[in-house]
Amino acid sequence: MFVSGEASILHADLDAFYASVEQRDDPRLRGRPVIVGGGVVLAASYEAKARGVRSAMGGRQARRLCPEAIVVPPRMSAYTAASRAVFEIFRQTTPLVEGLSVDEAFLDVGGLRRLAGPPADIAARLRHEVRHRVGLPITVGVARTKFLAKVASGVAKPDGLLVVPPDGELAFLHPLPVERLWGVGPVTATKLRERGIRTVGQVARLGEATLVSLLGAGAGRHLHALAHNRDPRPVQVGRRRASMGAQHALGGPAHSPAELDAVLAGLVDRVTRRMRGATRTGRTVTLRLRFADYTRATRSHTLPKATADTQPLLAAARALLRAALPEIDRRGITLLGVSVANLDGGHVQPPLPFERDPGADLDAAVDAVRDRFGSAALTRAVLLGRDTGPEMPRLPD
DNA sequence: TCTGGGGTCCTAGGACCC
DNA sequence: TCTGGGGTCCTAGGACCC
Repeated sequence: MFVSGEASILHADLDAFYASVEQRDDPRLRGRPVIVGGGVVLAASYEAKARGVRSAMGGRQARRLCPEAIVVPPRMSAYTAASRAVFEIFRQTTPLVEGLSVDEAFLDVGGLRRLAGPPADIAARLRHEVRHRVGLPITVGVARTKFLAKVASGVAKPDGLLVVPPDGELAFLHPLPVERLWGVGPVTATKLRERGIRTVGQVARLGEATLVSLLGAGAGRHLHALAHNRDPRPVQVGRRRASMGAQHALGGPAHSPAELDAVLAGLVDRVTRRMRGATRTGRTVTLRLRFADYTRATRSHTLPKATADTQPLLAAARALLRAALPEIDRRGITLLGVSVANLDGGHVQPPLPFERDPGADLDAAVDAVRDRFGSAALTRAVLLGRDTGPEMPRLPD
């Protein structure tokens, strides 16, 4: 796989996404602390974050920290529309876009220098486009690897742009706290802190064997590689989700088996509707339980044949629920969830919208593609040419 | 810190096959 | 008959992310 020697991977990340959409659509919210979500904080504007409000925080605690915050209910359809508009701008920037969630993506702009200028200029233009066409602030990190681009955007937030030059990577990375590393959460951070390890530089000096004994083989090797800035993963186009699920929090006193069954049927119906809408089928049904003490458990079953029909998936989910009823009875239940995994067709390479006439000369092929499909299709052809050889049209260097 | 809803990836044991 | 090494699939749990 092609690995560029220059910083040409962008990590673009919308700032306080849901809250920014609300501030965009209601001028009275601008410049003021905004919390999206009621019982729990789904998103907080930077004015609210400055007061210590964080997403996933309980609503009561958030209001205590920031009594003057304006609390608004989520408007999912508005966020979906905003996300689509932003991803459209991503794809107009480069065909090599890998979405991570509704509000962030990696963009590979290597090879676009002749068409669009250096990566830093492309990133600045991208931020300007998102701000003026969609009305949202976005932060972009630019680096040679995905991992470093993501770290850079995290450091540059909010509404920032940060380029990590190839000769300044370790100087940038090593002073950062370990929590900045992708994959270091509360558990891993605590284990490291107990050993007096606070910075990425300290992790880098530790040695792989020590990290593996501390965190296990997978996490240890992963962290060792990242601390030494090794991340060969390419930006991948056309990744599709591997599972789909729905869940529902249950409050209050005990729930009868009939009540749980009704919730389960609703969840399975929601998931299978979405699966059919996306024309995906799946084989593995997982029942997700959270007990009264907030510990979690899962139960799963794999069907012989993939399906998106409600009936067989609901039957499997019901059997799992029935088997779990005694434990639910003993421990109480606070959440019920269903997900379907083992989805068919994990990765699709979007087809190129053209074929090159083998008789045509290269310049003519390039012009034809640009005329018919625009520069995005052309740059995709150029970028793919790195892997597929000379039969693809390339721009002359 | 009294906790929503949607995901990803990794690990590990057991079944089963060659 | 007691035995090896390698591989895949299934299940359950855990950490992490937005």
